[in-house]
Amino acid sequence: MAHRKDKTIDDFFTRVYAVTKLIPYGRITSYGAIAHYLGSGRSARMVGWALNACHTRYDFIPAHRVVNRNGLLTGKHHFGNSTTMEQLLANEGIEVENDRIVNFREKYWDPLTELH
DNA sequence: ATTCTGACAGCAA
DNA sequence: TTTGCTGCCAGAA
Repeated sequence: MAHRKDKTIDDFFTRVYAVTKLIPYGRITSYGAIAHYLGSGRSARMVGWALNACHTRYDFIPAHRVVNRNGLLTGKHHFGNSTTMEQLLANEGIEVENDRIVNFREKYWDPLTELH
């Protein structure tokens, strides 16, 4: 927030964080789903970019609940230890096997359908 | 101003 | 089924 150069970017980042914080405990969603919900369906990579900077925020952002569309933990290297993301998910009862969410379909939470 | 690079996704082969 | 290429759009250099 402090010194963001471009306001539009700040808005986009803020929206990504807002949606991410709405992901229920024990559920996960995908980068694309968030981008789609924000009306920018082809900007999934921007969602990842936003989450990459989420650690600069003071509030808690459950970025570990966001994986790619196949349920793969593609962002695990952006958490302190490369096993941290899996740990955080395990704490919520989400099983991970070979970097992939087990029972991805059942745990999946789509902001488009879950929210209005 | 220009080029490179992503925590992605969709589609062609 | 898997791999590879392309579109995406900002930040960083």
